[in-house]
Amino acid sequence: MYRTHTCGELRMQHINNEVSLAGWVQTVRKFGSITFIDLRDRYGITQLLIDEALNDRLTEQPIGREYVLQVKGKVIERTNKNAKLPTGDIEIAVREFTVMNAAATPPFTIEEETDGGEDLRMKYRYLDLRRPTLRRNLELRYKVNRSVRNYLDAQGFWDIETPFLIKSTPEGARDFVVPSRMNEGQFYALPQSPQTFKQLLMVSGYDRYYQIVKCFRDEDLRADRQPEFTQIDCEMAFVEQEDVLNTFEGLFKHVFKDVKGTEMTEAFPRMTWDDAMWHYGNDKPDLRYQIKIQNLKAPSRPSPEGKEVLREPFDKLTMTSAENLIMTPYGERAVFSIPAGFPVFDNAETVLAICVPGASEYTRKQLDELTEWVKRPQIGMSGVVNIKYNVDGSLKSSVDKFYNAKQLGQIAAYCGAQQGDLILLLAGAETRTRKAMSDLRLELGNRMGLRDPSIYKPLWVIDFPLFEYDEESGHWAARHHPFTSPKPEHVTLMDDKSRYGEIKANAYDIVLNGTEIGGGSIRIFQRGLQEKMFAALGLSKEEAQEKFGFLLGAFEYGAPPHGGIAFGFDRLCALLGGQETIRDFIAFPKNNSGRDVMLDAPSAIDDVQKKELGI
RNA sequence: GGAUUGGUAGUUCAGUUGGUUAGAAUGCCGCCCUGUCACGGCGGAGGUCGCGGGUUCGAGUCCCGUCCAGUCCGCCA
Repeated sequence: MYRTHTCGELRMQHINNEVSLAGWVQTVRKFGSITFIDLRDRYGITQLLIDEALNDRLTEQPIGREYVLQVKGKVIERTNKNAKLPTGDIEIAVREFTVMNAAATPPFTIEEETDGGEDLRMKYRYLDLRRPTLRRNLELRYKVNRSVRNYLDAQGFWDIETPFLIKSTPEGARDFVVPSRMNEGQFYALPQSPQTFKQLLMVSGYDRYYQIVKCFRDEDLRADRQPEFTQIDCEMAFVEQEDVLNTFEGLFKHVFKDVKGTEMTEAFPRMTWDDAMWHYGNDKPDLRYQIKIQNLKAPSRPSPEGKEVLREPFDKLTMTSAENLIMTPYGERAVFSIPAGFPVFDNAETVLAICVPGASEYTRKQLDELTEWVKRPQIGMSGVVNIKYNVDGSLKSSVDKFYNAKQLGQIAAYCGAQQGDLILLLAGAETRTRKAMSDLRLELGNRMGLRDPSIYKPLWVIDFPLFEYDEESGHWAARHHPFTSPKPEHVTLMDDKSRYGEIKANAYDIVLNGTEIGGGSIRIFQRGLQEKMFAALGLSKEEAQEKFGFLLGAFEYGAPPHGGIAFGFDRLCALLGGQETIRDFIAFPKNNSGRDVMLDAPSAIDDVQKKELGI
């Protein structure tokens, strides 16, 4: 037996016990005739005391960092205790030790905050994983996994595996492909998600399915995106949207309680996609802070019902009745008409503002920094207008030349500004300006320290558009995926291509702190509607049959109404761990270029292999 | 595909306007030390300044190209 206890286990109650421990040497501290060694394993650190009697043996058998050591000895009370260690009250008076394996000097320190850079830590991932930070992350991941399974099992879900070697389809992300040796010139694809399989399982009557499963997408990476990642994939039959939302809100609360120990008693807020875009400029609002986008000007457009509402001229508007109804791309909204006079705003399609509490003290330098920030190519605005609503009640803006005090006051009042606030305005084309304002809102949140990782604000975003127009190809694409059902009242709009943009879907996302961590929909389950959907996406009848014939066929044999959701497991773990990068929650991740630098993969294959595969 | 930051000792970094032999901390090696836990003290070794080219009397420093890494945009149904 190598060990009787782990290195995190021994306490005062074990005093005088004869024990064996095994682990890795964290540090060696020599003091002439006595030596202290910190022995580490997954569970903790225990101090070993090598006294005079044994100390000479260290000369013939040196011990260095990361040596694997087994010791036998007695647990004794320390004369100098260490309150920082859970085992700090005791130490082991070593009677004999065995070096089970020597170790080369590690290229970086195995400590909480290592000195190793990203690249180096990836290359020596097995050493990086010894660090307490990563150990805690993987423990968290395991606990989330277990908690999810416990909840879903209790709810009657079955874990059913689906294949990894499947058929490539052009929809969505690029596929990873695998050449088939036995079918020369043909390729499998790795699944981007088990979507069609879980729907087929519903047809088969397995009305509650889940899987914590690897998915593969051959797209560029980010801090929160890996080419192979893990989803919690779920599907239910005989359900409406409400059933799905309730079931998985329950899952969320269960996991939070298990993992974070916090009880989430309140129902998660729900926000339509229209409202999210209108007030936050994106479909995953971070609700940890209250700043909302103010729409001072936005394009008008007919509503799905076809009614057009006109904008009132600014002159008719009073501050108490800033209720000026127009139709926007996001639906019917009250909109302020910004006063005329500043050409940039007059000529802009959209003018948006955010009101930053307590930021009127921003210096010229800080404002210049913000201007530089929005001018970066990633944001692409030509500048940002500011209005300071000073603590003394005065107003000072970068557009004083164009607006009088009354007009500035009206803008400030519309934005709900308080004394001491800073109002930031962006103007330009609708889509770009809204995205830029969304980014600016997040940037300000970061700068003002409003995005506290210890606070969790979940949100359902519902009523997504069914389609999305792709400027590049000139085609309408499925916003979620081609199996998502339109709202029943919008089905008739599918006959008129000019109305595609107005169709809303039974689709929903769950958002946590500004990160999308899951999304799903109620699916189409009738062949006719599914064919219509494929046609809308530009697939001919033949193409639809060739690519998705199996699903269309299945819908003819009694497909029940069904829907589901999938969560990004890695992202969920990162968020619960208070981090933004998922890499540290995956044991063996890829780097930014999709490489495994430890394995040095991908790599070339030899000619024999290529010949066999017919490539 | 694009933007941007970085690449100097094993590691993390500094290196001024282009100017003598490229520094610090930490790690490593040796010696000393009986209560450390970021141990301490003394000494030592350790560098193709990512790579290639150019400008210059002279390049870690300036210019061009290239590779690698990080972050972001595009992309990610």
